[in-house]
Amino acid sequence: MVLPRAAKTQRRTRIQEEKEERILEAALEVFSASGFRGSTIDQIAEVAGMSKPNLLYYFRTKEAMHRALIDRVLDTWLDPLREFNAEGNPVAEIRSYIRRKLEMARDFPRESRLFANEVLQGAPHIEDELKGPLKQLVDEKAEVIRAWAKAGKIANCDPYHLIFAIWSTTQHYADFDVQVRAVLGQEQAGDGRFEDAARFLERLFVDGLQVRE
Amino acid sequence: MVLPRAAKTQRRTRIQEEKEERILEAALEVFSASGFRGSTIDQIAEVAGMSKPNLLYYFRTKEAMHRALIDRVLDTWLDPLREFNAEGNPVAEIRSYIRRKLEMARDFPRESRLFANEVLQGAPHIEDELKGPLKQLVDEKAEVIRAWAKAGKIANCDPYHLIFAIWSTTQHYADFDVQVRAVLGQEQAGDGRFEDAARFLERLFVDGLQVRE
DNA sequence: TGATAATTTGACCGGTTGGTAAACATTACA
DNA sequence: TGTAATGTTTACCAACCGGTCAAATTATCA
Repeated sequence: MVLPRAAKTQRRTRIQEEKEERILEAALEVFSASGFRGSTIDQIAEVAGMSKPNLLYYFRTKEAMHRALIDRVLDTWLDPLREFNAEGNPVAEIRSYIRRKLEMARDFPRESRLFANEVLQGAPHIEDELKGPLKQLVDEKAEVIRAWAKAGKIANCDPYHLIFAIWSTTQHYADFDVQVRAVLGQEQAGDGRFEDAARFLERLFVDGLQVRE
Repeated sequence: MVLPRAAKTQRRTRIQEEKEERILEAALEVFSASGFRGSTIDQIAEVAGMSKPNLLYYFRTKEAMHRALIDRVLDTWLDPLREFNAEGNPVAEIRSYIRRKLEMARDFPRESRLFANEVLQGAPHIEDELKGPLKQLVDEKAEVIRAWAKAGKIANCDPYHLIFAIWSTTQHYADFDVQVRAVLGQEQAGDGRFEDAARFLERLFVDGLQVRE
């Protein structure tokens, strides 16, 4: 009997585990580079080193693959913001949030581009995640920042736009990597631009959020 | 006799002018929303209100349409940076650059997304523009900023990363509009988020670039 | 007005794409 | 070891997509 995807919800064999892993890795590679519509199942199958029907045995549709990938990646992606700690020193917290986000842009650019592609095209597949878990988390952290500002620990500023500013400046180095490289010139070897960016951004935000009269 | 695209290089009729205008407007709408690969000629034709073969009468290929669109939009898109004035007051120049970029994000989000889509997917069609005219313009303005820093008029900072930071924070409001709306909650009517962003960003950059010991 | 050039359209083509059907191969397990 | 469930492949399909072609329509202007 053929009972393919139903079984997965009950028990996952070793093969299922391995193959789904390989597929999602390949899907990340392809979707992040070309967006959902721009990617083809054949491309993903080739990267994963398996045939298209075999791929479709594990994920019934292209959409199912995409959704599984999003679900798996979103949590990790929001980890840095979750670590944001209300009890810590505000300046230190913001500084280390920037550093973590930059590290993720350097080490996981595909994950960043996956979401960038999605959001840029109107977030047709992750609208619920944005309005639900994401908004909730941001609301929570914005309240922390607002409290800091009220207590006079940092400059009085709009916490939402502060978060947007940190997101955009850091993710820029993943999402717009080609542009960054083109402008800086490719003679720069390695990841030097990330260290320069860290220096610049930490200073910008720390000095920019200092309390002053 | 059929002498379609050759004639255009010599003399453009009123009809040609109008139709090409309509096509490029539709192409901007579609390409900016779905990226190059994700867009179809049929979609553009429908938005433009004309048949696909008619569209292909004016632009031989999808690529030709995309290129014509990029060429037309890129210049305008870089105008704010060009206005950056070496003789002006540094703080005022940076402030007004931010304001102009935010106004463009608000008034021309499609243009912003057109480039974002392109760069995000590796800039396959605009690599030359990035490494040529764009890099040249940025190099020039970076020199201006560096001179300001050397003269002690603003804090000593990496001018390239300053420009990246202004780009990313402002364009964020066009490229990631869906996310911004989702996080802020849609109860906000109109363009209030742009004014809030302007207030926040002007303060962040002005205070963050202040000379201090 | 009439002829000539410019424009528009419907029908069509070959290649691609998401997805299916069924035969075949392999694994797990009694 | 045998057999039933799981996994894989080949061949295929219908819809879509970029683009062509020739015929029909409309604009231009002597």
